[in-house]
This record gives sequence, structure tokens and C-alpha cells, in this order.
Amino acid sequence: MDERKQKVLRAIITDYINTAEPVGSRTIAKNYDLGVSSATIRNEMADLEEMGLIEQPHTSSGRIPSQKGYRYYVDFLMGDNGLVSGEKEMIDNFFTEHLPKLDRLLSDTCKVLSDMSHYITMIMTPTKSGGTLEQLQLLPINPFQAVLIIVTDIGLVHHRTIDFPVPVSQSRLKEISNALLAKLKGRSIDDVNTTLLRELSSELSKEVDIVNSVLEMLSDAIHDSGEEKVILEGTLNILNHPEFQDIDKVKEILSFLTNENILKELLQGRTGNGTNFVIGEELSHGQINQCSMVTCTYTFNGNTMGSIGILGPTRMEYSRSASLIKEVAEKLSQVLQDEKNTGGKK
Amino acid sequence: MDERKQKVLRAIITDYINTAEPVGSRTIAKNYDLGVSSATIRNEMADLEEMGLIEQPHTSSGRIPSQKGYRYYVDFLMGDNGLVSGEKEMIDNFFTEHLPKLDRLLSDTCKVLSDMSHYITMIMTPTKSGGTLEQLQLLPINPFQAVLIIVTDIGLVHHRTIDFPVPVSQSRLKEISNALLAKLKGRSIDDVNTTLLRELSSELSKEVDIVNSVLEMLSDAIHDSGEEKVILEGTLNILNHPEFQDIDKVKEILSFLTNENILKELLQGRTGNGTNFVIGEELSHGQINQCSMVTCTYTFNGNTMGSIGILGPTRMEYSRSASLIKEVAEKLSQVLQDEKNTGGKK
DNA sequence: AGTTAGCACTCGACAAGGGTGAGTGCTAAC
DNA sequence: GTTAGCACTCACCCTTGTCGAGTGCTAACT
Repeated sequence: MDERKQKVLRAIITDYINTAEPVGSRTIAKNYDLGVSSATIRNEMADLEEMGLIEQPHTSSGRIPSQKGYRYYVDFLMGDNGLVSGEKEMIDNFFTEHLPKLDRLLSDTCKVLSDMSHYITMIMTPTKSGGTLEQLQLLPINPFQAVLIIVTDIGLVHHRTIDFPVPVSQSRLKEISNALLAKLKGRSIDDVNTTLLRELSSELSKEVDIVNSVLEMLSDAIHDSGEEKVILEGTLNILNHPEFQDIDKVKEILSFLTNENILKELLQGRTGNGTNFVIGEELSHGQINQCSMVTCTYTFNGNTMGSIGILGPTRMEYSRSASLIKEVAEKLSQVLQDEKNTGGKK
Repeated sequence: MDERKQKVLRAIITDYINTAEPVGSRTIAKNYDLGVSSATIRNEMADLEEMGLIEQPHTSSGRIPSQKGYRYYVDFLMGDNGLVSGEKEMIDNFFTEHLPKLDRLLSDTCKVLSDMSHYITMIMTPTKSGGTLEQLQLLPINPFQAVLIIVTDIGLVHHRTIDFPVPVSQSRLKEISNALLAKLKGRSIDDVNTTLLRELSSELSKEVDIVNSVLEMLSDAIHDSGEEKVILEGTLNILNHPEFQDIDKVKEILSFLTNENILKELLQGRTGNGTNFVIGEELSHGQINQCSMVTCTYTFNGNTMGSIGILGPTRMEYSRSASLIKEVAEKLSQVLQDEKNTGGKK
């Protein structure tokens, strides 16, 4: 593929990203000075079409990029446009001003990203597997109820209300609480499985009913704590793009995205450390095969913690989205790290 | 307004609710045997139009109900159609099967209601003002961090992570924790305001930095705890109704509803104990003046705790929605009460 | 006096037809 | 290899005509 063909392809894709209209040879000749006439460009376009990189919606209309064309574009042509001046600063400000309360931070980050990108954004919360249990406490509310609280090493707090079948004294509650803490403190979340809990149950078998109520909720809380969640924002943004004017299409996509497992699947298993592009049918879900996605991971302590994704039409601004998501992911990782370093000088 | 006019009006509204098409005199004569010809109905319709209860989208089209017409309908004509057989059972089952973990319960309730109604539903979480603080505890994570936990009398748990500027020993933490608990236990949430916190700050002034970090987060948690939230579900349901085929209209409505304060306003201040109807412009927000809303309150300990709302097109099924929402609100109140009674036998 | 049948009229919805313009492919000349 | 020119295609828009549902009015009927 010679350089001129690349230029033509880049011009077509750039134009189509901006206008969402099939782009003709004259438009390119006029607006992207390649130094050749429209006729020449027509010849090049015929070649590009033969290669499967662009296509014609119908005879005698302009060309639009094919999915293969977009793939070639992100892999070889796109380059790194960077962010418009001021945008990087916006992101930085957001992170310096923001309280590092994890769930809130993530959901606000997601919101900022969707506002800036004008696409749908999603963030997977940190996988807690690998974390350890640092605190565990039972707080009495009344003789028949208590609150179970667990805290993991990265400071995530989970709680559950426990109903006891019989009244439980405060001192007894404290005993159980201390016994559990002694056993579990410092253990990894993944270790606290059914087997271990059963062991505990038999060890603390003085009052089975009570202990079992506690263990049940503990298991529930641990399980919940190990579970990633996906935060979704900017779903309404897609309504601004001309490819989503069909209400049925929109409905299909949006209801598809309400399934959290789908979102996890979309965010997970994207290879590579940097930004990653998944285009159209590569997403392998018919409902969103008119969409593309840019993903990136964020880290904590050098380990991948979760992913961030931007979902837009196949015609999305790949370069800009990549720059945005990369900046956000880096800043996010940094804030998490800072929090750990300055907050927890062990 | 004589009986026949009422019958005609009821027929028009019923038909329009089902079809979303302007309804003509012939349709009524044919499908709703009033025992008179279409000509007579035409005369009645002319009268109804003069009264402002129905209107014509354009000359020589059928009639559609006006907002005043809907108002008359819900006030006098509608009656109580009740639920289709099996629906009440569905709701009851949902509540018996469901774990009473408050926030989860409410969001699932909201979901069930939106699934059954096919409209947008919203639930305002319980107002905690009036509640009292029952538990308060500081759990150490490491010398520089602790988790603050507060529990209210109805079992709501809130937590905040605190960063200390200097290392704090476990025993000192316990002291502070106990001192605060002694001061605050049993006090109403509303009482814990800035003034009280300032008092505490000076009383516990041994290590101002530490105490202030704690009080700041306490204030934050209390504030959050006093704050109602609104859960929203079924936003995509409106896409099924023919009046919402215009993508711009949909966008306007949906983005309007992302503002939580708006939702609160919509749910609050509806008079009366039973179900309540707000029609079209009565909602006093231009963005949703093509919508109507049915609301109902749920209670705990005999006090109104929060509201539930169903938002649909003005052409919504008022009677059915009212029955649904009433059933759900009653069951929800009952579950909350049961939980209190069996869970907390003080 | 209220009800009904009949009739002329209105107006939106839909389909068919023609013009316009953007864009292509091909060919011949440069 | 590049360009200019030309015939051709096709979506889009506008106009026109037809159709049908529905109305209002009037005169006849009970």
C-alpha cells in the first residue's frame, strides 16, 4: 500500500468521522490537499475498495470506511493527536480536587470521561481478589441485630446487618468478633471460602445458631467484596450521533448495556497494557456491531486493578478517545497510589 | 354533566389509552355499546370539546383527551380496575422471597414495578431525619487511617475512611470512639449539626487534629445519612410508547430525569395518603409536560418514609398504575414493619 | 325534543412522478 | 501516470393526486 493510498484512506476516515456522510472524491481533492485531482483520487478509491478498506453504501455515493478500514486506521494511520489544549489540565484538575473515596471517585471519573468524550463510558471497579482482610467487627444494634463490618487492605469497607434467632449479649458478640478477626486478619479474600468458614463454624461451635448467622453474612459480604462492578455513564450521549437516530436501535443497544455481565465481558480480556481498540463485529455482539470501543487499564501498586472503556459508533474519534482514556487511566492510577502512599505510611 | 357524556368521555379516554390514536365517533358507537348512533356521539363530543375535556389535533380528526379531561377521568370516572389475576400474587411473592436489605430491596422493588407497569418508576429512599444514632465506632486500619462507622436506629449503616495527619494509637482511637458514642448515642440525626460537633471538638480538644478529622467525616456521614436518594428504573420503557418516537424528545426527558433534585421534587410534596395523580402541565416542568405521574407513599412505624412514583405518558393507564403502586407500597411498608418487629424485639 | 341518516367538506397519510445534485466509472487526451 | 470530460446512477426533495377517516350541519324521523 503506497503512501498516497494511505493519505487518501486517512482523509476518507477523518472526514467521515467528522461528518458521518459518505465522502466523495471531490471533497477530498478540495479539502485535503494531496496535490492530485479528484479523478486520480477516484482511481485510488477504487483500489481501496477492492482491498476492502472502504465501501460504497450504494452505487454513485461517496465512500465510507469499512470495519477493516478502521482497523487499518487505528493500527497504522491514526497517530497520536493528543488532547486539545486545556483538556489535559481539566482532567488533572478533576483528580487533584477530588476526594479519594473510591466508589465515588470512580463514578465521577466515569462521568467526566463521558462528558469529555461524548460517548458512553464504563469503568470496572477494582478486582478485590488478591486483597486481604484487615478488619472485622460486630457492632450490636439491639439484642437481636448486629452489624458486621469488614475492611480490606485497600480500605474498602463492606457491611451487613445480621438478624439473630436468639438474643445475643454484647460480650458474646465481642468474643465472636475477636475470634473471627484473630482467624481471618491478614488472610487473602480469596482464601475465605466455604471450607474455611465451615472450619470456623465447627471451632466456634458453642452457639451454632449465632455463629452461623454471622458466617453466612460474612460469606455474603466477602463474596460481594470479591465481585467487580461496572459503572456506566453517558448512555444518552449516543443519542447525539446521527447513526443512532433509530429509536429501536437505540433501545436495543441501551437495554443490551443494562446487563452488567455483558459490560464485564466487554471490559475484560482485552489484551495489552496501553489503549486497545475493538471495532464493530470484533465486539462479537450483534447488538453493538455498529459500535467500537477503546479500552485501557488502570493500576494500583503496579497491578492491573480494573479497566476503563469508551464505547462509541464505529465512526468514533479513536485518536482523541485514546488520548483521553489514557490520561484518565494514568491519573487515576496515580491518585490511587498517592492515597496508598500518603494515607497509609505503614 | 349527564351520564351519557360521562360514558362517552370514559370511552374516548379508554380507547385513547389503548391505541394512542385520535378516536372518532364511529369507533365509539361500534366498540362501546352506548345504544346510540355515531351522530349522537358526535353531538356529545362537540359538547365535551366545548367543556375543554377533549380536543381535536386538527379539524376532521378524531378527538383526544385534554389534560383537563384526564383530570376529570382520574377524579370521577376511572374507578378501580384492580390488577389482573396473578399480578397481585407476583408482587406478594416478590416481597416474601426477598431479603430485606434496605437499599437492595428498594432498588429491586423499583425494578419490579417498572417491569410490571412498563413505565418509568422511581422510589425515594427513607428520610432519615427523625431517626436516631445508635452506634458509632472507629476501626483502625493502620496508624494513619481508620474507618468510621455509624448505625441509625432503623439499621442503616454508613461508613467513611479517615486519614489522620499524625499516627494514632489504637487505644486513643478507642477513647475518641467511646467518648463520641457516649455523647451521641440515642440522639436524633437532625440534632447532630455543626454546633454540636463544634462543642464536641472543644470538649475533646486533647488532640485537635485527630478529633477534627473524625468530626469532619462524621458530619459528612451524618449529612449523607440524612439525605434522601432517588432510585430510578425503567427509563427505557418509554421508548416503547408511540408518543416517544422522537429522539430529541426522549433525550430531553431522559436527561431531565438524570437530575436527582428534580426527581426529589417530583416525588415530594404530593398531598394525601393514597395514590395521587399529577397530569401533564401539573408537573410544572416543560420537559415532561407530555407525561403524567402516579405517586404513593410508603410508611414505617406509621410514619411516611418515602414515596414511590410511576411516570408515563399522559395517556398512561392510570387505574392499573394506581393499583400496582398501591399494592407495592402496602407490601413494602409491611415488610419494613415486619423486619422491625421480628428483627428488633427491643 | 331528542335522535338519526345523509351529505359536503376537511385534512393527514401515502404513493407516484419528476427534477436536482452529488458522486461514480470510463475513456481519451495530456 | 494524471487529468478533463461525459454519461450514468441514485438518494433526496418537492409536488401532485388519491384515499379514507372523521367532522359539522341539516332535514327527516320517532
